[in-house]
Parts: sequence; C-alpha cells; structure tokens
Amino acid sequence: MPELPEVETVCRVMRRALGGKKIKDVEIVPDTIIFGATPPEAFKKAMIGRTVKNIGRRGKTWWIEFDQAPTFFGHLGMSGWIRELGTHTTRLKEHGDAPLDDETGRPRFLKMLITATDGTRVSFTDARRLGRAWLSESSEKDAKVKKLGPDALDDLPKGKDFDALFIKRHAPIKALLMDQSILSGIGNWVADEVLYHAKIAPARAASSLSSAEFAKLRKTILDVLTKSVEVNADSEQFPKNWLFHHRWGGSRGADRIGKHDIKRDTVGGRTTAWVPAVQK
DNA sequence: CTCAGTGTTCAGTG
DNA sequence: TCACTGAACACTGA
Repeated sequence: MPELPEVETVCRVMRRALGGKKIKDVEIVPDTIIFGATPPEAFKKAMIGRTVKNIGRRGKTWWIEFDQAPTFFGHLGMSGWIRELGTHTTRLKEHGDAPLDDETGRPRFLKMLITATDGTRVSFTDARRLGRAWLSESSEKDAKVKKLGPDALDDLPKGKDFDALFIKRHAPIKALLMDQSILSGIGNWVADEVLYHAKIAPARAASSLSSAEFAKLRKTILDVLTKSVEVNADSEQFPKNWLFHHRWGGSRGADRIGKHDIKRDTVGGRTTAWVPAVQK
C-alpha cells in the first residue's frame, strides 16, 4: 500500500534488478481493470527484446523507459507491490505484498511477470486491483503524469513558492497535502506523520497557517520522506517517535503516544490519526 | 457477517 | 469553471 517512500523503494528494486538489461519475456494475467483496454500483446510488444534504459518516478507513479518508445507506466493503488523474485523480503504483510502461492510457487495476486535475459524476474502483484498499468509515448507526454504536481521529495518548491501552493485554499491542510495535483507522493500515513511532527492539526484550513508553520511543514515533509526512503520504507526502522507505530495499533482510539492521546477523525475523507495535545 | 483500508476518480453541490 | 465533499471502485483480512 504505497506512498512515495514505498514507490521509491520499489523503483530502486527495479533499477537494480532490470537496469540496463534486455527483457526476455513478459507475462500478463489478463485484467481489464488494471490494464484497461490495452491487450497483453501490446505490453509484450513494447517490452520484449527491449533494453531497460531508465526507471523513473513522479509521486506515486513510476515507469520503465526502454531504448525505444513506448514507456511502460504503473501505479500501485492501495495494494500493489513489486518485487524481485528469488530475493528475501521481510515486509510482506505491511506492504500488501503477496506471499508465494503454494501450488505454483509464484506470487498470489500476480498481474505481471517480467523476465530479463539473465533470468532475473520481477513481479507486479495487486490483490485489490486498484493499481493501474499503461503504455504511453514518454513521461513528458503522458497525460496522467502531466496532471501531477511536483514530486514531494525530489522537486519540493521552496519559500514563497511552497506557501503559494496552499495559501489561498480553504480546505483542510491534510486534504491538500494528499492532493496529487498540488504535490505528488504524499498519502494518508505520510500526511498524518508530517502534520504530527509539524504540530499542525489536520483539519486546519490551509489558509490559516502562518508563514512559520508553512516553513515548518515544508521541512517536516522533507524530513519524513528522506528518512523513510533512507530505510527503504521499512517501517520497523522508522524512528521510535513516529506516529506511524501507533496509527493502526489501537483502532478504537485508545492508543497513546508518549503521554498524549491519539485521536481518530475523518479528514479529507480519510481516517486520520492525530494528537490534539501537540497539534494546534 | 461486518467493516476498515498507505488511492484515484467522478458525480454532485455551492 | 473552480473548490470542495463524499461515494464508488474491488477485495482481503481482522
């Protein structure tokens, strides 16, 4: 269930597994929800025999660029995951990754399997089928990528440019942080984590933030994203003082962080964990 | 059996 | 048209 840190992590996995390699085979499990109207043959034609030139990402959307157009794009939705087969992964459940099927030895919920000429295999799994995959000429021309705001980690606006993204908006700051057309990559848990450390209540109208709060917010976005990418989005390695460790622990709202109560509300249409004693 | 869930999109409202 | 809200989507696991 990926946000920017998880997507960046799987991009690094793909880079290591497939970078510079030629694709020998692509298997598609037909699924008109995930692949839309594009037939399996079109994906195979675009990828088999091609050499991987670059793995790219903007927000939660990623792509594999070859020595020849088109480029293959993907979005992991709520439950998609990518892994290199034959390697260990320690984060199966928390990332919605799929265990191996006992009978076939292949991942459950397999949607796509890419094999390089050296035998390396990379799988794309998605239990809930909210993920998407498509072909497009290039990342510069792709309609979906064009709609994304700047990447929240690699291209975060500075100073007044950052403030300007929010300052005239009256929606809750959390809802705007999760709006992919403003900044791309922040989802539900990152937004909660960031607002907790920035000491800003999630339901605050964006326009009510002071310039000092905007500065704090920007720095906190960078800190949370940088740290979580640094540990390959492995939440067990997130700092002890992160809200993440508590957010799903007590779903009845009885959970505490330090000496403060964690409250659960719906903000921006999503379950929100926050700490009223800290966030104002 | 019921419900929540690390996301996006679209219909409806003002 | 824009800003915003809430429901729908699909399916597993608790």
